Amino acid sequence: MPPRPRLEDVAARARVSTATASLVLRGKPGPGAAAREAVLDAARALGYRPDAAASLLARRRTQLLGVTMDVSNPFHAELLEEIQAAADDRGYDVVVSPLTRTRGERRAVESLLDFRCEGLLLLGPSMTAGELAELGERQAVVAIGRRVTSPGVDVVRAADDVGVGLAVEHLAGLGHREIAFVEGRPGAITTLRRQGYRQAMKRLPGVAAPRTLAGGDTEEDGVAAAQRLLDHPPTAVIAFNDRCALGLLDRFRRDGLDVPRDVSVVGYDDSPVARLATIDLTTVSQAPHAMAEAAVTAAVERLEGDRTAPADVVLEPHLVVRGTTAPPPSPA
Amino acid sequence: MPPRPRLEDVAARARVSTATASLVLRGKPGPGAAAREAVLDAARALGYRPDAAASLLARRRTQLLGVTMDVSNPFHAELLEEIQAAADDRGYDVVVSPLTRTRGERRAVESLLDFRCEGLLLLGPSMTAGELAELGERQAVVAIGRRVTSPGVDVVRAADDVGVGLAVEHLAGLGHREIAFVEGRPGAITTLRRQGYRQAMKRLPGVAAPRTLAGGDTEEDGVAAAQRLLDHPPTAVIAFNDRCALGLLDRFRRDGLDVPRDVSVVGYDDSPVARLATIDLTTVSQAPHAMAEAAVTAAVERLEGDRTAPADVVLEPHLVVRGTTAPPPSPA
DNA sequence: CTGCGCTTTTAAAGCGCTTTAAAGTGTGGT
DNA sequence: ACCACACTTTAAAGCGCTTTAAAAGCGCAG
Repeated sequence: MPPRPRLEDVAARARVSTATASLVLRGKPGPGAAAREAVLDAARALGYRPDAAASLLARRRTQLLGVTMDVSNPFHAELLEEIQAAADDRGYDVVVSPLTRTRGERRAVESLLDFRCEGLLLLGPSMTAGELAELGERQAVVAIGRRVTSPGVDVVRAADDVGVGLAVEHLAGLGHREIAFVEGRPGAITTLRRQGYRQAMKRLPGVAAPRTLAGGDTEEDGVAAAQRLLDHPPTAVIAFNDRCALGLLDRFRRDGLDVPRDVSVVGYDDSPVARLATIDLTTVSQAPHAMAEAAVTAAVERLEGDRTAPADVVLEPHLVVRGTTAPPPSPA
Repeated sequence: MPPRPRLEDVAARARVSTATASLVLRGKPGPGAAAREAVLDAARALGYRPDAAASLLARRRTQLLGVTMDVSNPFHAELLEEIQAAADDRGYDVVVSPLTRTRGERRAVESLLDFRCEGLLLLGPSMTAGELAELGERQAVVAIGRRVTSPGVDVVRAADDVGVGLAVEHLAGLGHREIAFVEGRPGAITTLRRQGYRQAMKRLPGVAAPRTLAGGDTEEDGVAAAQRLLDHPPTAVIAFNDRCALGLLDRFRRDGLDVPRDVSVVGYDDSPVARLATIDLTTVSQAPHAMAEAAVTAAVERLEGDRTAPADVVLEPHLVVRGTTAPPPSPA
């Protein structure tokens, strides 16, 4: 097969220098209309595609944003999609580095750095605050969904306490008094959500005392929590996340309880599964679009020198009311 | 911040040439023990990491495999993980290019080519056979999970007909006579699985006539199919995939049917969700590990010139028996 | 015409690494 | 002491692109 055409070939065919060709192909000002057309024609005729490695090497700025993500996490997938679009709008390219069992965050980040990514967007990073801070000293780093205080690290997160508060209010508004909360695995996020729950329960008149249960972030955890709730079920339960909520739903229904007639369930994340007609789960949306937008903006601001102080963007979640919540059963 | 160290800096510190340093760092034979140690020390001291773009550019072979995948597909996530590992073993690097709503297969492939990927592994490619063939003429291309006949394209797929056959045999072995099959969306895969179903039903003595229903690959499709089955339910149903099976399960249970006591359900894919204790779905595994292994092998063989004829690797799926299948209810 | 300030074009110097061919180093045989 | 030979090391030429500084072209006032 013929070797792939190089910029030089395009330039030769268009009878201009490679400098001109380069400028034209990247839409930079300079070359006149005649040259532009000639280069574009030549490139098309040859089926020219610039070599990314070479252009990366030559360019001072790479305009590359690296994203680490857990490929098996649907919320991450959603964020990635939005990030791609947001980066595109700002003229940046995205390279993704998946985390797997055999490929930790450390390694994923390294391979991003090897590609000269200027900014790193870490989706739900699990590295220590110290490691993050260290990274932040040399790169523009944005931690998404995780609170970190470090001068070099920007943070984009949702106001989880507010989110849970919305869920409580919604349920209280429907007339529920006994509203339980199933926690996630211990950590910053769980703490924040629990706070939101407690405060809302305290703030609202007429609701019973808070009731929190250990839970987790998988369906199994939800099932386990439901089990413990069964002998004295509340009229409504808020789960740490959608997966956990699914476990609750499943266990309750197997026990003959009707959701939402006997008990209401609220999830968290508005993951795609919650939207399925089958599930139709009332849940709290973290606004992935806004998150991605804010994260990309933060990275770009840093890189373009518009800001050196760390950003801490807190997004307001909103409640998505679907079919798993309803007024409580009429008082027995 | 200090600029990142270059190979030259490492070489200078170790008092050797960049050539030697390069050889040492890539573990190539040549440099003696003394030089090796000096270079390694220097690299460590400086925290040196090679620049991927530069090395890609200089190298003749890039040893890069590009993967296109749908990030929101859990089976793809699983394959990716295995592919990474397999490529690693063979000294290849993997770059992934996610497909999103706004970023079609065409574009994803282009960005892989821009990075000089030598081989492309396409997970469930949706492009036309013609486009695939064209790609295959210039690159090593492996289509995974899709049957294509083109001299330049290798194929790795599972024997789906056999897989469905296994499911039928399992159910028949348990004593089921009325075994329905819910299809996926029209396409090569659906056709193959349907064939497997029909043939197995014909082959096995004592089972009733085949009964196929239109379905799809989402939970909703499963729900819809279940609905249609309800007025005259078979004792067992095989679903096109796990998601569809989930829909079936959900709908059956809401109708008061007990799975597996009243009706058995089998899925396809052995996706992570099927393994959850809550779901515990009997399903057919496509052996992602073997698939990834075969795909990487195919690409590498092509690239290293060991083979020029197209490969068509067909993997035998196997049945994973879990909790959604049991003997049929005793005859009324 | 000449010269001046423009805009357009280009030659050439890298970007940081790999690789090849040639130079250097030491060993042992004679 | 000399040479052939094997093993190490290195200088230098790229890889394909971007970018800078300087050259070339051009219109127009003087």
